[in-house]
Amino acid sequence: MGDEELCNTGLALSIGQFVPRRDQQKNKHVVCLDLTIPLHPKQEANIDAECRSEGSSLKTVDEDEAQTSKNNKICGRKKLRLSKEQSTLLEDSFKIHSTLNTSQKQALAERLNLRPRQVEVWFQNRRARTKLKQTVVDYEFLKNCCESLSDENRRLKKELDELRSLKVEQPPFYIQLQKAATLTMCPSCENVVKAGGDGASDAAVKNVVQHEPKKTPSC
DNA sequence: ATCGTCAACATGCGGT
DNA sequence: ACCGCATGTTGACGAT
Repeated sequence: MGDEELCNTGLALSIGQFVPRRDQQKNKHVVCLDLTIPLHPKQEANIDAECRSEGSSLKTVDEDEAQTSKNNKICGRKKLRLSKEQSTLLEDSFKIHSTLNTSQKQALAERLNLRPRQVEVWFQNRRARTKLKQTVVDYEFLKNCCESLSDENRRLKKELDELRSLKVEQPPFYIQLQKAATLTMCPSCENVVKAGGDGASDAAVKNVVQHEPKKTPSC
């Protein structure tokens, strides 16, 4: 049984103390008990090592913090604040590698006087914080993109409406040319007559003299 | 009293 | 089966 498991059982505990564990089903803390359980020598060795490393991790904090942490340990949940030196070293390591392999984790834990599990947890939480910050940054970026695209969309719609209103007032020049090409001159009356075309063309040439077909050969 | 931060933990998932 | 990681939650703690 590793010290991780020892921690997670809620019974392994420091000698003579009970570390409350969250109730597996209900996410509640079980009652704080003061038990003294005879432990296997190996377990005691593990716990001794753990207590030593935790005790030494408090060396750089002030007396109040040390006392508080001690009280927490006795009462149950161990809540330690990392010292400034520990945080700095962890941050520096994180800048180099955002993840650690087992040996790196072990080495860093030894340098920091922390348990490898604590280093592992710190890196997991640090990655989560990094991702959260990045998500916020991404969100702001995408929001700005969305806003500028909406502005552009509004501008283009407005421009399109303006162009449509202009088209109604006066057809484009190329369309007028196209209509002109469909007109011919009647040789008999010398009026411009329509030589064919579609309905749209009819509307376009309505200002042109409508030629009543006469019974002349040319028309 | 309330809120934000963060260490510690639980859980689920994918890779091996 | 085991491990590492992502993600969500809890609870201690400090700041206001």
